[in-house]
Amino acid sequence: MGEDKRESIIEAALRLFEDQGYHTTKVSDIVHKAGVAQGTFYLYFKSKEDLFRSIAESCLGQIADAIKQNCTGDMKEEALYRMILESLRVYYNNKTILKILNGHGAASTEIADISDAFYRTIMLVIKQSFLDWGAFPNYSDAQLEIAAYSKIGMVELVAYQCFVVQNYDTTHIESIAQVLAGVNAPCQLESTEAGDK
Amino acid sequence: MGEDKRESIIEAALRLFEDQGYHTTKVSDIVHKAGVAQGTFYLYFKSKEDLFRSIAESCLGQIADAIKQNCTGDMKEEALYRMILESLRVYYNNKTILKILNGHGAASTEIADISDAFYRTIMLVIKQSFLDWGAFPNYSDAQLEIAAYSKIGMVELVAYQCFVVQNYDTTHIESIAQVLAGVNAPCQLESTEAGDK
Amino acid sequence: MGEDKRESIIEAALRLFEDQGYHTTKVSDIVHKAGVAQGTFYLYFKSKEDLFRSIAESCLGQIADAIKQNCTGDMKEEALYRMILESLRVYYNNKTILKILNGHGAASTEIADISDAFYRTIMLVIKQSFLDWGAFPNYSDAQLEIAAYSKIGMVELVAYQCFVVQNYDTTHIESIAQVLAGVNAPCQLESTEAGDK
Amino acid sequence: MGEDKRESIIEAALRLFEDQGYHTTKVSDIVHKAGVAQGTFYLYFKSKEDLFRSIAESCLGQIADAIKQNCTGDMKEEALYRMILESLRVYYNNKTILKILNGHGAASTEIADISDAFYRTIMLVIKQSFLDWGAFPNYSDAQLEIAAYSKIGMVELVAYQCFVVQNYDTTHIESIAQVLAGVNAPCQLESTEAGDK
DNA sequence: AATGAATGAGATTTCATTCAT
DNA sequence: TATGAATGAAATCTCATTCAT
Repeated sequence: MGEDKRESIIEAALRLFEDQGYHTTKVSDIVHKAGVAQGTFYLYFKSKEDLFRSIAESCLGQIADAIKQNCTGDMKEEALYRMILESLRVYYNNKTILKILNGHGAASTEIADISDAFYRTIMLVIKQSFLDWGAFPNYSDAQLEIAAYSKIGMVELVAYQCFVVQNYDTTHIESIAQVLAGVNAPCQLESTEAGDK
Repeated sequence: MGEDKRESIIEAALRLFEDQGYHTTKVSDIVHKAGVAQGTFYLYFKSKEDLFRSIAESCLGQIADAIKQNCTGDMKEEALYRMILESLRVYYNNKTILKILNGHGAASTEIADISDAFYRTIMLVIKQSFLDWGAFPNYSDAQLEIAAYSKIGMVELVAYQCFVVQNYDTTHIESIAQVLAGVNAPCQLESTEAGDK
Repeated sequence: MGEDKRESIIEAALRLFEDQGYHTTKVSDIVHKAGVAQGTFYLYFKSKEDLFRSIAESCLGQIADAIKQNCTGDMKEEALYRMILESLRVYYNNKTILKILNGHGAASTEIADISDAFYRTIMLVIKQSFLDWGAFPNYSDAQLEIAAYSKIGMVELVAYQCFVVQNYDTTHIESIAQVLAGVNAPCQLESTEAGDK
Repeated sequence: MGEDKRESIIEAALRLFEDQGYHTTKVSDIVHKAGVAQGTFYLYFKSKEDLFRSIAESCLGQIADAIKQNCTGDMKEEALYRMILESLRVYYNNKTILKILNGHGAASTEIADISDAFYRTIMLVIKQSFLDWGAFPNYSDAQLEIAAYSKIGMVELVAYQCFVVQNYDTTHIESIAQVLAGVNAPCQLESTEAGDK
C-alpha cells in the first residue's frame, strides 16, 4: 500500500521528465500527477535529485541488463545484425528512458556518474562479445572499446531519431537493424582498404 | 569595445556551461567570471536562455559548417574514412561544444529546436555525400537517412568518450578514424552475410 | 487557520498602501508587517498586483453595496440630503479605502478597470434614485448621468478633504451633509437664504 | 537649442505619463520618445521624480492660474454657472493633466504636497469668489471651504468622465455647465427644504 | 504513514543613475 | 552640451524542503 504511492510517484515523474525534462518538472507537478500530498514525496525520496538518480539507475540498469542478455551468448551467426536488432528492441521498449537519456545528455550533471557507468557497462558487454566472436582479431583493447562505443552511439542516435522523433513503430525495427548492420559494406567495396591499416 | 563585454560573457558562459551545465550555472556566476556587472548581462542578452540559445546556435552552426566543408566535394577515394576523420577533427576543435551538447542532451528542452535542426542539417549533408559517391545505390531515402544518422551517432559518442572522457590528444585522431571506418569490415569477413541485405 | 495568514496579509497591505501607496510598498514590507514568510504571500496571491486588485475589488464592492442600500428606497423626503449624508457615512467608515482610492487615482493603471466599474456602478445607483424621485423630470439620460457623477465627485473630494486631510470626526458628518445639500440652492435664487443653517 | 531638448523630454514624458502612468513609464521610454540620449535626461532633471514634480508643478500651476483668472472678478450675474463653465474649459484645455491627475490620485505619494497645495489654492480662489459674491452670507469659514471643495470635486470628476472617458468635444461644454449649475435647483423644487434644515 | 501549509534562501530581472568619452 | 554603455542595488517571484497535525 505504501509502495503504491512510491510507484505512482515514480510513474508520474517518469512521464513528466519525459515531457518536460528534469529541471522544468517541479516536485509539486509530480505529487499532483501522482495524486499524493507534497510531504509524501519525502517519505519515499530524500530529494528530487534522489528520485531522478533512483529512476535513472533503475532504468539504465534495466536497459543494460536487457542488452547483456540479448547481445551475448551464442550469436556467432549474423552476430552484429542480431546484436543491433536486439539493442534496438531494448531501446524501443524503453522509449521513455531513451527520451529522458537524450533529453538530459550523456552527462547531465545530476546523473553524470550513473550515465557514465551505464555507457561503460554496455561498452564492456559489447567488447566482450567482440572478443567472444573473434570479430576484430588484431585490434588492441582501446580499439575494441572505440569500436564498441561506436556501435552504441550509432544505435542510440538512430533509435532516438526513429522511435522518438519520427515515431516509427515496432514493425520497422528489423529493417532499421538491416540498414545499420549493412551500412558499411558498400563503402567497403568502393574503398576497400579504408580501415585496413 | 562594447562587444568586448559581450564576448567575455559568452566566453565565461561557455566555460561554466561546460563545467557545471546550464542549469547549475547562475547568471551571477557568469558575470562574475566575465568581470562585468549583473546588469551588463541584460544589455547583451534578453535572458539566460537567450544566451544559451545564442551560444548553441552559433556553435552548432560552426560545427555544421565545418562538416559541410570538410565532408563533401571530391572525396571519392576513401570517402568514408576521410569523412569520419574530418568530422572527428571538427569535434576535437569544438570539444567545449561537444561537452555541452552531450551534457545537455540531444533535446535539452531549452534548445530542443536548435539541436534538432543541427542533427537534421548534418544528416542531410551526409545523405547528399552518400548520393554523390553512389555509396548505397539501392537504399531508399529513409534508409539513407538512417545510415547518415548512424554515422553521426557513431562519431559523436566516440568523440565524446575519447576527447572528453579520456582526453585523447590530436595525435590519436587518425587511428580512431581508422577504427571507425574499418569497424565493420572484419565483421563482414567473419560473418560475411551479416548486413549483406 | 490558513485564512488567518491571508487576512493578516490583506490587513498589512491595506495599512501600507494607505500610508505609502501601492508602488512604494514592497511585498517584503507587507509580509514583514503581516508576520509571515515571503513565500506565504504567493500562497494566497498570484502577485502583488493580484493582491491590489483583490483588495480594490472587495473594498470598492463594499462601498458600492453600502451606497446602494443607503441611498435608495423610500427617500422622497429630503432625498438629496439623506443620500449625501449616507454616502458621507459610508466614506467615513471606509476612510482607509478612500485614502487609497484618492492616493492612486480614479484610474490607477493597475486597477483602472475596477475603479471605472466602481464609479459607473455608483453613478447608475444615483441616476436610478433621481428617476425614482422624479428629481430632474426633463433631463436626458446623459444629463442625468452627468448630474450623478457631479454628486459623486462632490462627496468624494469633500470626504477626502474632511476625513483624511483634516481628520474631522463622526460628529461633523451631518453638518457637512447640510452644506453639500444646500450649497447650490442659494446661488440659484440669487443666493438669498444661502446656507440657512 | 539646449532648451529644445528639455522641452522634448517634457513633451514625451507628458504623453507617456498620460498613457501609462508615472510608475510604468521608464526613463528610457522618455528619452527614446524624446529622441535624446539617456544621459541627456540628467542634464535637465535631477531625477525621474524631479521631472514629475516639475511637470506637475507647472501644469497644476497653469490650471490654478487659469481658474484664478476666469473664475473671479466681476461675475455677479450667473456667477456659479460661469465659474463652472470656465473651470470646465480649463480642464478641457488641460485634458492631459486632468488624465495624469486622475491617474495618480489626489495624493500620489511622489507629488502629494504639490497636489495638496493645488487643491488648496483652487479652493481658496473659490472661497474668495463666494465671499466676493456674498454667496453664502452666513456660512462659517469652514463651511465655505467645504462648499468650495465640493465644487472642485464636482467639476473634476465630471470633466474626467466627460472629456477623458467619454471623449466629449468642446461643443458639449456649455450644456455640461448648465447641468452642473442647475443640478440642485429641481431638487429644490421637489423637496424645498432640502438643505434648509 | 500521510498531509499540505508554511518556509526562506536564492535566482532572475529591472531600471534609475553615473561617468568616461 | 551630449552621449550611451555600464552599473548594482533592489524587487519580485519560485520551489525544494520541513514539520506540526
